[in-house]
Amino acid sequence: MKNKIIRIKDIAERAGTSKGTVDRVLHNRGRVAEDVRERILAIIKELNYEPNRIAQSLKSQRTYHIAVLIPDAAVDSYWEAPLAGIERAEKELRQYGIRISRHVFTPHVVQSFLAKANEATKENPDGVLIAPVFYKEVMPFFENWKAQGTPYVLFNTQIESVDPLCYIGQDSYRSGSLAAKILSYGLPDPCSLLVLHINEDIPNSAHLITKEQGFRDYFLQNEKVSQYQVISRDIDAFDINIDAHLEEILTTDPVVKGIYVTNSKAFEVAAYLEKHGIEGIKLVGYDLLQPNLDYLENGRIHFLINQNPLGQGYWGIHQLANYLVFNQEIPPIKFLPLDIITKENLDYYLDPS
Amino acid sequence: MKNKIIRIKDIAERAGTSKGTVDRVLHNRGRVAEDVRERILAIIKELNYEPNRIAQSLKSQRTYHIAVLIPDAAVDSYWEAPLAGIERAEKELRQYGIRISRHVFTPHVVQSFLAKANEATKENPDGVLIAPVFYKEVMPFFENWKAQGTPYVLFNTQIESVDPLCYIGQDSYRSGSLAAKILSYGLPDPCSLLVLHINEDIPNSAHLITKEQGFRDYFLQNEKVSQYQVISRDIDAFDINIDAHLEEILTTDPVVKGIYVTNSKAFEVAAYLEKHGIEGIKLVGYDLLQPNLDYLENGRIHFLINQNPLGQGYWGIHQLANYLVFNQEIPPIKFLPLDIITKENLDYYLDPS
DNA sequence: TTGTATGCGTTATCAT
DNA sequence: ATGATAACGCATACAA
Repeated sequence: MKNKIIRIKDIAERAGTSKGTVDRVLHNRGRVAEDVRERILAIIKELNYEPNRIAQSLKSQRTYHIAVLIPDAAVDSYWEAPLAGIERAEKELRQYGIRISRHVFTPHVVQSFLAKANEATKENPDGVLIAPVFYKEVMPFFENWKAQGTPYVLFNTQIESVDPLCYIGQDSYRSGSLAAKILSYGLPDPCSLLVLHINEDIPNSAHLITKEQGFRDYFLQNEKVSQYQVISRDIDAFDINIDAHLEEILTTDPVVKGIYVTNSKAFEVAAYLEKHGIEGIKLVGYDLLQPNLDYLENGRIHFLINQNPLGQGYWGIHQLANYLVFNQEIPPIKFLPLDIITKENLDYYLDPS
Repeated sequence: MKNKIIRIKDIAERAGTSKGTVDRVLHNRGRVAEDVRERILAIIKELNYEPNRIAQSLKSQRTYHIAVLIPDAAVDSYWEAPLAGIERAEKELRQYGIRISRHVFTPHVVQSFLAKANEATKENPDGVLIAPVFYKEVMPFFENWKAQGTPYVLFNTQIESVDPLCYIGQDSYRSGSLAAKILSYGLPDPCSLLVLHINEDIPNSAHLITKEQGFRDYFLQNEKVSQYQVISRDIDAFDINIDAHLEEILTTDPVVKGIYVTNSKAFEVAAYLEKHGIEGIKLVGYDLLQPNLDYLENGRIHFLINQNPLGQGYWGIHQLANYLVFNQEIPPIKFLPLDIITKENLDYYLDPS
């Protein structure tokens, strides 16, 4: 077992010098004779030295403060999962000095977001993890943080042309293509497919458009499946009478056999179909919310695409920690898997560990 | 930020005693006055002390030796992925004192397995990770390790009634049900479905039978889909003339519209279908091997179920480390997700990180 | 320019 | 029965 771990001391001995000198070389702090420096560097490379992260983090007593900006899970339960992921990461990273403060704002209420974002900024955190659901309003904060050198990680919603440390979430375009694949696979005969945006916040829904694009392009790129006609509709999620809209859409185009709901509101459609006893429509949506799961169980919803919201929170914190604590390079985008969920494999995704 | 981390020193101060005494209480090594002991225990509980794992593992210089028994990836490339997972875990855990020795045997050659298993046993490892592809032959080794108190973790192949520290892999039964769901979803009209065991090792293929059971039961439990007739066939993977067998099967029962290959050999079927220009058959199989991926890309294979073989190796080592290094409780079964893979979401599963 | 001493939290040994 | 102290590997202040 020659697998001995190389320590700074080993390098020092080999170089005929002391730990201090080696350390200065390792951290480029100068005050080292050039020939000694080169000798030490050669040995480091030869022995394939890797610093002992355990000892490093034991030594550095510094704590890092991460501010999290996230919508209230009590209002929209979707956000429970990212919060759980954040909590899990927090537990794992506490001993590495990671401290987290949560700033929970009310979804769809700009004032609430602004207040919380200001609050977070005032804390002068070492890093920010944010679900940037308010596209316009968040921009000045990005600039502010950038000017201060505070790294920020986006999750859930991708915003182009800002310059985050990292985006964590799904590839919306691919996501749409995947939905197209699933629906068309289950519908061998010519028919219409409906893309349904049940929207909460029209101006901040660029990613829904991207999904639709991916959906439509799937059929352009697969000439064999051009037997489908794709139509799309917007419904305001706060509209009292969703049913009426659905009825209008489904009766005016009676050959709709597949529906793709671009966010987590597939259960609304499922409820409508069930209430009216409409059979023979394939339904694909997003996210493992309880109402969606109920309809997945009874077969009204055929597939759900999982955005791994827990993973988004978990990896968001971890990426910040990797950057702050371990000085690692962070890739600017971390796309999480597009998991295809059915009744049969659901269990494995409910409590990922 | 009252989130201070509690140290042994803090407890000692609070109890008006020294670190040594607290340590003796924490580790139940006696030589502590009973009243002091209780006072300290109360404080530990009150302050919610949690040991600093970083300091612990820095201190403990002990190394743990894990022996891995795995088939040769040069013979069957399926095993590349578990090996990659093992390697990744090894890198992460080296600093915690985990050392791994690999014992690679030739698949389907019992002698090779026996030799390597003996070799591994002789090393007196602190733990064993094994892919128990030889059902009968491995049994005496389990008994041996059990008698010695050496924990062993099984992956890939589940064996009932042995007593491993943990099994890591898929739930074969569920896996079969999932395949049934996917095939029937894509085949709305009545037809026959073929379960194909392209087998390398008939006596050691209990899990393939379990898959078939899950597949068949799916249709029993979903009365709506009783329009399908399920047939099953075995083919010897070493048979020179697989094509002839397939031709015979597919011509004698011409209404087969879906094929479920219960292991990673779906590409064999895809090749046959392509060569003979047979269209209109849905094909589902396992594992992201390159030949499978090629046919997934060109549409001959419709879906692959991923057993996350990399994760199996990765988690296998991690579970052993959790047990050996961190004294954690290990759940006896860790089922990995049954990932549904298409061309559209393939990328995310190729290099999981 | 270089080497030495100290401390991070935990653990184990050794005096007291 | 208890407390002081050294060591793990690394970082750094300070002495030489």
